[in-house]
Amino acid sequence: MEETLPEPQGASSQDHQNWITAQDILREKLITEDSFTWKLASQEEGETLRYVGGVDISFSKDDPSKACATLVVLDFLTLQLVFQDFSFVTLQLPYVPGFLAFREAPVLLQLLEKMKRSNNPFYPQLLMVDGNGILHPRGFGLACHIGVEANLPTIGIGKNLHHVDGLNQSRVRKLLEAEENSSKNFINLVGCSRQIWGAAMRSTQGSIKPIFISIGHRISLETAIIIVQITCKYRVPEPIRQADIRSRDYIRKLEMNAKVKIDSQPKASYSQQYPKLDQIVSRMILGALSVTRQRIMIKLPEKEMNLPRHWESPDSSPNAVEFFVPLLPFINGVNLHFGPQIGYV
DNA sequence: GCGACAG
DNA sequence: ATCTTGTCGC
Repeated sequence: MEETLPEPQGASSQDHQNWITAQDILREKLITEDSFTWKLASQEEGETLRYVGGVDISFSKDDPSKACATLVVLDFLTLQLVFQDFSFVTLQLPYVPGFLAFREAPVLLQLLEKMKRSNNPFYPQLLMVDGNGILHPRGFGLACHIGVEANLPTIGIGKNLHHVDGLNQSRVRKLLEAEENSSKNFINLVGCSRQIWGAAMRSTQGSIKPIFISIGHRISLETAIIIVQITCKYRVPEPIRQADIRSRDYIRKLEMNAKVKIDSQPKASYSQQYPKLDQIVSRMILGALSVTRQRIMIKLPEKEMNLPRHWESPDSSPNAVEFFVPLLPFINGVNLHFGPQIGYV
Protein backbone atom coordinates (compact mmCIF):
# COMPACT_ATOMS: atom_id res chain seq x y z
CA MET A 1 0.00 0.00 0.00
CA GLU A 2 2.98 2.24 -0.44
CA GLU A 3 1.75 3.64 -3.64
CA THR A 4 3.42 6.87 -4.56
CA LEU A 5 0.83 9.05 -6.09
CA PRO A 6 1.94 11.59 -8.62
CA GLU A 7 1.98 15.13 -7.44
CA PRO A 8 0.72 17.11 -10.38
CA GLN A 9 0.72 20.30 -8.42
CA GLY A 10 2.43 21.27 -5.26
CA ALA A 11 5.98 20.82 -4.21
CA SER A 12 7.49 17.89 -2.38
CA SER A 13 10.51 18.08 -0.16
CA GLN A 14 12.39 16.38 -2.95
CA ASP A 15 11.51 19.33 -5.17
CA HIS A 16 12.94 21.60 -2.52
CA GLN A 17 16.25 19.81 -2.58
CA ASN A 18 16.39 19.80 -6.35
CA TRP A 19 15.59 23.48 -6.43
CA ILE A 20 18.27 24.30 -3.93
CA THR A 21 20.79 22.33 -5.95
CA ALA A 22 19.73 24.06 -9.14
CA GLN A 23 20.11 27.46 -7.52
CA ASP A 24 23.53 26.57 -6.18
CA ILE A 25 24.72 25.47 -9.60
CA LEU A 26 23.35 28.48 -11.44
CA ARG A 27 24.78 30.81 -8.82
CA GLU A 28 28.29 29.87 -9.87
CA LYS A 29 27.70 31.78 -13.08
CA LEU A 30 26.49 34.89 -11.29
CA ILE A 31 28.35 38.12 -12.06
CA THR A 32 27.95 40.83 -9.45
CA GLU A 33 29.70 43.71 -11.15
CA ASP A 34 29.06 45.87 -14.18
CA SER A 35 29.46 43.65 -17.21
CA PHE A 36 27.97 45.23 -20.29
CA THR A 37 29.08 47.13 -23.34
CA TRP A 38 26.81 50.16 -23.05
CA LYS A 39 27.33 53.36 -21.12
CA LEU A 40 24.87 55.48 -19.22
CA ALA A 41 26.13 58.85 -20.41
CA SER A 42 25.47 59.56 -24.06
CA GLN A 43 28.48 61.88 -24.26
CA GLU A 44 30.83 58.99 -24.07
CA GLU A 45 31.92 57.03 -27.05
CA GLY A 46 30.18 53.86 -28.04
CA GLU A 47 26.89 52.19 -27.33
CA THR A 48 24.56 53.84 -24.82
CA LEU A 49 21.78 52.35 -22.75
CA ARG A 50 18.62 52.73 -24.74
CA TYR A 51 16.28 49.80 -24.17
CA VAL A 52 15.28 48.76 -20.68
CA GLY A 53 13.01 45.77 -20.26
CA GLY A 54 10.55 44.89 -17.52
CA VAL A 55 8.81 41.63 -16.71
CA ASP A 56 5.87 40.79 -14.50
CA ILE A 57 3.15 38.20 -14.08
CA SER A 58 -0.48 38.73 -13.13
CA PHE A 59 -2.81 36.04 -11.95
CA SER A 60 -6.40 35.04 -12.40
CA LYS A 61 -8.53 35.62 -9.38
CA ASP A 62 -10.69 32.66 -10.32
CA ASP A 63 -7.91 30.19 -10.96
CA PRO A 64 -4.60 31.06 -9.32
CA SER A 65 -2.68 28.81 -11.68
CA LYS A 66 -3.77 30.85 -14.70
CA ALA A 67 -1.42 33.72 -15.34
CA CYS A 68 -0.39 36.33 -17.83
CA ALA A 69 3.32 36.88 -18.25
CA THR A 70 4.36 40.19 -19.72
CA LEU A 71 7.53 41.59 -21.23
CA VAL A 72 7.78 45.28 -21.99
CA VAL A 73 10.63 47.38 -23.27
CA LEU A 74 10.91 51.11 -22.64
CA ASP A 75 13.12 53.75 -24.16
CA PHE A 76 15.49 54.68 -21.38
CA LEU A 77 15.48 58.37 -22.25
CA THR A 78 11.79 58.97 -22.77
CA LEU A 79 10.42 56.07 -20.70
CA GLN A 80 8.00 55.43 -23.53
CA LEU A 81 6.97 51.91 -24.41
CA VAL A 82 8.58 50.50 -27.52
CA PHE A 83 7.62 46.84 -27.21
CA GLN A 84 5.23 44.56 -25.38
CA ASP A 85 4.37 40.90 -25.49
CA PHE A 86 2.14 38.63 -23.46
CA SER A 87 1.86 34.97 -22.72
CA PHE A 88 -1.21 33.50 -21.08
CA VAL A 89 -0.24 30.29 -19.38
CA THR A 90 -1.14 27.78 -16.72
CA LEU A 91 1.60 27.64 -14.12
CA GLN A 92 2.45 24.18 -12.91
CA LEU A 93 4.15 24.97 -9.65
CA PRO A 94 2.94 26.84 -6.58
CA TYR A 95 4.58 29.89 -5.13
CA VAL A 96 7.04 28.81 -2.47
CA PRO A 97 8.96 31.58 -0.70
CA GLY A 98 12.57 31.41 -1.81
CA PHE A 99 11.71 29.50 -4.97
CA LEU A 100 9.75 32.03 -6.96
CA ALA A 101 11.94 31.50 -10.00
CA PHE A 102 10.82 27.93 -10.54
CA ARG A 103 7.26 29.16 -10.84
CA GLU A 104 7.79 32.31 -12.86
CA ALA A 105 11.12 32.22 -14.69
CA PRO A 106 10.30 29.69 -17.43
CA VAL A 107 7.52 31.68 -19.08
CA LEU A 108 9.43 34.94 -18.76
CA LEU A 109 12.53 33.41 -20.32
CA GLN A 110 10.32 32.12 -23.08
CA LEU A 111 9.14 35.64 -23.86
CA LEU A 112 12.73 36.89 -23.96
CA GLU A 113 13.78 34.01 -26.14
CA LYS A 114 10.96 34.63 -28.58
CA MET A 115 11.95 38.27 -28.89
CA LYS A 116 15.60 37.48 -29.37
CA ARG A 117 14.94 34.76 -31.91
CA SER A 118 12.98 37.18 -34.06
CA ASN A 119 15.90 39.62 -34.02
CA ASN A 120 13.71 42.32 -32.60
CA PRO A 121 15.68 45.59 -32.63
CA PHE A 122 14.23 46.55 -29.26
CA TYR A 123 15.62 43.55 -27.43
CA PRO A 124 16.51 44.94 -23.98
CA GLN A 125 20.06 45.75 -22.94
CA LEU A 126 18.97 45.56 -19.32
CA LEU A 127 16.04 43.90 -17.62
CA MET A 128 14.16 44.84 -14.48
CA VAL A 129 12.46 41.98 -12.69
CA ASP A 130 9.50 42.05 -10.35
CA GLY A 131 11.18 40.16 -7.52
CA ASN A 132 14.50 40.07 -5.76
CA GLY A 133 18.00 39.41 -7.00
CA ILE A 134 20.63 38.43 -4.47
CA LEU A 135 18.35 39.62 -1.67
CA HIS A 136 17.35 36.04 -1.16
CA PRO A 137 17.95 33.23 1.39
CA ARG A 138 20.57 31.65 -0.87
CA GLY A 139 21.58 34.81 -2.67
CA PHE A 140 19.87 33.78 -5.88
CA GLY A 141 16.39 35.22 -6.40
CA LEU A 142 14.27 35.46 -9.52
CA ALA A 143 16.24 38.37 -11.00
CA CYS A 144 19.51 36.42 -10.74
CA HIS A 145 17.88 33.33 -12.15
CA ILE A 146 16.56 35.14 -15.22
CA GLY A 147 19.77 37.11 -15.63
CA VAL A 148 21.98 34.04 -15.68
CA GLU A 149 19.70 31.97 -17.89
CA ALA A 150 19.13 34.78 -20.38
CA ASN A 151 22.67 36.12 -19.99
CA LEU A 152 21.27 39.60 -19.48
CA PRO A 153 22.07 42.33 -16.97
CA THR A 154 19.17 42.30 -14.51
CA ILE A 155 17.99 44.32 -11.53
CA GLY A 156 15.65 42.88 -8.90
CA ILE A 157 12.86 45.08 -7.57
CA GLY A 158 10.94 43.94 -4.50
CA LYS A 159 7.87 45.76 -3.26
CA ASN A 160 8.04 43.88 -0.01
CA LEU A 161 11.05 42.73 1.95
CA HIS A 162 11.93 39.10 1.94
CA HIS A 163 13.29 38.44 5.41
CA VAL A 164 16.93 37.54 5.00
CA ASP A 165 19.90 37.71 7.35
CA GLY A 166 17.97 39.40 10.13
CA LEU A 167 16.50 42.07 7.91
CA ASN A 168 12.86 42.85 8.45
CA GLN A 169 10.40 45.58 7.62
CA SER A 170 10.47 47.36 10.94
CA ARG A 171 14.25 47.39 11.17
CA VAL A 172 14.58 48.80 7.70
CA ARG A 173 11.93 51.38 8.39
CA LYS A 174 13.84 52.50 11.47
CA LEU A 175 17.03 52.72 9.46
CA LEU A 176 15.33 54.84 6.83
CA GLU A 177 13.85 57.13 9.44
CA ALA A 178 17.04 57.42 11.43
CA GLU A 179 18.40 60.91 11.84
CA GLU A 180 21.50 60.38 9.77
CA ASN A 181 19.46 58.84 6.98
CA SER A 182 16.51 61.19 6.91
CA SER A 183 17.90 63.11 3.97
CA LYS A 184 18.94 60.09 1.96
CA ASN A 185 16.52 58.53 -0.40
CA PHE A 186 18.11 55.14 -0.12
CA ILE A 187 20.10 53.08 2.35
CA ASN A 188 22.06 49.91 1.99
CA LEU A 189 20.48 46.79 3.40
CA VAL A 190 23.09 45.49 5.79
CA GLY A 191 22.23 42.19 7.41
CA CYS A 192 23.34 40.77 10.74
CA SER A 193 26.33 39.21 8.98
CA ARG A 194 27.34 42.67 7.71
CA GLN A 195 26.71 41.63 4.16
CA ILE A 196 25.12 44.20 1.87
CA TRP A 197 22.12 42.55 0.27
CA GLY A 198 20.78 45.51 -1.67
CA ALA A 199 19.20 48.85 -0.97
CA ALA A 200 15.91 50.19 0.35
CA MET A 201 14.82 53.24 -1.56
CA ARG A 202 12.23 55.93 -1.19
CA SER A 203 11.57 56.24 -4.86
CA THR A 204 9.03 59.03 -4.50
CA GLN A 205 9.59 62.10 -2.39
CA GLY A 206 7.80 61.68 0.90
CA SER A 207 6.78 58.11 0.25
CA ILE A 208 6.80 55.95 3.34
CA LYS A 209 6.99 52.51 1.83
CA PRO A 210 10.33 51.84 0.16
CA ILE A 211 11.17 49.52 -2.70
CA PHE A 212 13.94 46.98 -2.34
CA ILE A 213 16.63 46.96 -4.97
CA SER A 214 19.08 44.13 -5.38
CA ILE A 215 21.40 43.18 -8.16
CA GLY A 216 20.37 40.39 -10.44
CA HIS A 217 23.22 39.69 -12.83
CA ARG A 218 26.05 41.52 -14.59
CA ILE A 219 25.49 44.79 -12.74
CA SER A 220 26.76 46.48 -9.58
CA LEU A 221 24.48 47.76 -6.86
CA GLU A 222 25.72 51.31 -7.46
CA THR A 223 24.78 51.21 -11.13
CA ALA A 224 21.50 49.49 -10.37
CA ILE A 225 20.50 52.22 -7.93
CA ILE A 226 21.27 54.96 -10.44
CA ILE A 227 19.23 53.30 -13.14
CA VAL A 228 16.31 52.68 -10.81
CA GLN A 229 16.32 56.32 -9.73
CA ILE A 230 16.29 57.49 -13.32
CA THR A 231 13.41 55.22 -14.28
CA CYS A 232 11.17 55.98 -11.30
CA LYS A 233 8.27 58.22 -12.24
CA TYR A 234 6.33 56.64 -9.39
CA ARG A 235 7.22 54.30 -6.58
CA VAL A 236 7.94 51.38 -8.85
CA PRO A 237 10.34 51.91 -11.75
CA GLU A 238 8.52 52.43 -14.99
CA PRO A 239 9.50 49.21 -16.81
CA ILE A 240 8.14 47.12 -13.94
CA ARG A 241 5.14 49.35 -13.52
CA GLN A 242 4.19 49.16 -17.19
CA ALA A 243 4.61 45.40 -17.25
CA ASP A 244 2.41 45.21 -14.15
CA ILE A 245 -0.31 47.49 -15.47
CA ARG A 246 -0.46 45.90 -18.89
CA SER A 247 -0.31 42.39 -17.50
CA ARG A 248 -3.18 43.05 -15.14
CA ASP A 249 -5.16 44.71 -17.89
CA TYR A 250 -4.66 41.75 -20.19
CA ILE A 251 -5.83 39.21 -17.66
CA ARG A 252 -8.71 41.35 -16.52
CA LYS A 253 -10.09 41.18 -20.01
CA LEU A 254 -9.94 37.41 -20.02
CA GLU A 255 -11.85 37.25 -16.77
CA MET A 256 -15.01 38.63 -18.20
CA ASN A 257 -16.66 35.31 -18.73
CA ALA A 258 -20.13 35.66 -17.41
CA LYS A 259 -22.73 37.11 -19.62
CA VAL A 260 -26.06 38.66 -19.38
CA LYS A 261 -28.26 39.72 -22.21
CA ILE A 262 -29.79 43.09 -22.61
CA ASP A 263 -31.00 45.22 -25.45
CA SER A 264 -28.34 46.40 -27.84
CA GLN A 265 -29.95 49.74 -28.27
CA PRO A 266 -31.82 50.47 -25.10
CA LYS A 267 -35.32 51.62 -25.80
CA ALA A 268 -36.56 54.79 -24.29
CA SER A 269 -38.70 52.90 -21.86
CA TYR A 270 -35.80 50.73 -20.95
CA SER A 271 -33.61 53.72 -20.29
CA GLN A 272 -36.27 55.28 -18.18
CA GLN A 273 -36.73 52.14 -16.24
CA TYR A 274 -33.03 51.59 -15.69
CA PRO A 275 -31.29 54.93 -16.07
CA LYS A 276 -28.28 53.70 -14.20
CA LEU A 277 -27.78 50.91 -16.68
CA ASP A 278 -27.52 53.37 -19.51
CA GLN A 279 -24.89 55.28 -17.65
CA ILE A 280 -22.89 52.18 -17.06
CA VAL A 281 -23.13 50.99 -20.60
CA SER A 282 -22.22 54.27 -22.18
CA ARG A 283 -19.30 54.65 -19.84
CA MET A 284 -18.03 51.12 -20.20
CA ILE A 285 -18.57 50.72 -23.89
CA LEU A 286 -15.44 52.69 -24.57
CA GLY A 287 -13.46 50.19 -22.61
CA ALA A 288 -15.15 47.25 -24.23
CA LEU A 289 -12.89 44.39 -25.10
CA SER A 290 -14.48 43.68 -28.37
CA VAL A 291 -17.64 44.59 -30.14
CA THR A 292 -19.27 42.44 -32.75
CA ARG A 293 -22.72 42.72 -34.17
CA GLN A 294 -24.10 40.37 -31.60
CA ARG A 295 -22.00 40.92 -28.57
CA ILE A 296 -20.42 43.58 -26.53
CA MET A 297 -18.11 42.59 -23.78
CA ILE A 298 -17.64 44.93 -20.91
CA LYS A 299 -16.63 44.83 -17.32
CA LEU A 300 -18.93 46.37 -14.79
CA PRO A 301 -17.46 48.13 -11.76
CA GLU A 302 -17.95 46.29 -8.52
CA LYS A 303 -20.18 48.99 -7.16
CA GLU A 304 -22.63 48.59 -10.02
CA MET A 305 -23.11 44.94 -9.34
CA ASN A 306 -26.56 45.18 -7.86
CA LEU A 307 -28.00 44.52 -11.24
CA PRO A 308 -31.67 45.08 -11.92
CA ARG A 309 -33.61 41.89 -11.61
CA HIS A 310 -34.83 42.50 -15.10
CA TRP A 311 -31.56 41.26 -16.51
CA GLU A 312 -32.38 37.81 -15.41
CA SER A 313 -34.68 37.30 -18.33
CA PRO A 314 -33.43 39.24 -21.28
CA ASP A 315 -35.94 39.88 -23.96
CA SER A 316 -35.47 37.90 -27.09
CA SER A 317 -35.45 40.72 -29.53
CA PRO A 318 -33.09 40.30 -32.46
CA ASN A 319 -31.28 43.39 -31.33
CA ALA A 320 -30.20 41.75 -28.15
CA VAL A 321 -26.50 41.81 -27.44
CA GLU A 322 -24.60 40.07 -24.77
CA PHE A 323 -22.79 41.94 -22.11
CA PHE A 324 -20.10 40.11 -20.30
CA VAL A 325 -19.68 40.88 -16.65
CA PRO A 326 -17.30 39.41 -14.11
CA LEU A 327 -18.28 36.08 -12.71
CA LEU A 328 -18.77 37.01 -9.10
CA PRO A 329 -20.66 35.21 -6.39
CA PHE A 330 -22.39 38.17 -4.87
CA ILE A 331 -24.64 39.47 -7.56
CA ASN A 332 -27.66 39.98 -5.40
CA GLY A 333 -30.51 37.74 -6.26
CA VAL A 334 -29.72 37.77 -9.94
CA ASN A 335 -29.47 34.39 -11.52
CA LEU A 336 -27.15 35.18 -14.37
CA HIS A 337 -27.28 33.11 -17.46
CA PHE A 338 -23.75 31.93 -17.96
CA GLY A 339 -22.76 31.44 -21.52
CA PRO A 340 -19.89 29.62 -23.09
CA GLN A 341 -16.43 31.02 -22.78
CA ILE A 342 -15.75 33.34 -25.62
CA GLY A 343 -12.28 33.58 -27.02
CA TYR A 344 -11.32 37.12 -27.66
CA VAL A 345 -8.23 39.08 -28.38
C1' DG B 1 8.35 23.84 18.07
C1' DC B 2 6.41 28.10 16.06
C1' DG B 3 6.19 31.95 13.10
C1' DA B 4 8.14 34.54 9.15
C1' DC B 5 8.82 34.33 4.24
C1' DA B 6 9.82 38.10 -2.96
C1' DG B 7 5.32 36.95 -6.18
C1' DA C 1 0.12 37.44 -6.09
C1' DT C 2 -5.47 38.51 -5.24
C1' DC C 3 -9.70 40.28 -2.82
C1' DT C 4 -12.19 45.18 -1.37
C1' DT C 5 -14.31 50.36 0.19
C1' DG C 6 -13.96 54.44 0.88
C1' DT C 7 -11.23 58.37 1.39
C1' DC C 8 -7.92 62.04 0.73
C1' DG C 9 -5.71 65.19 -2.30
C1' DC C 10 -3.94 67.51 -6.70
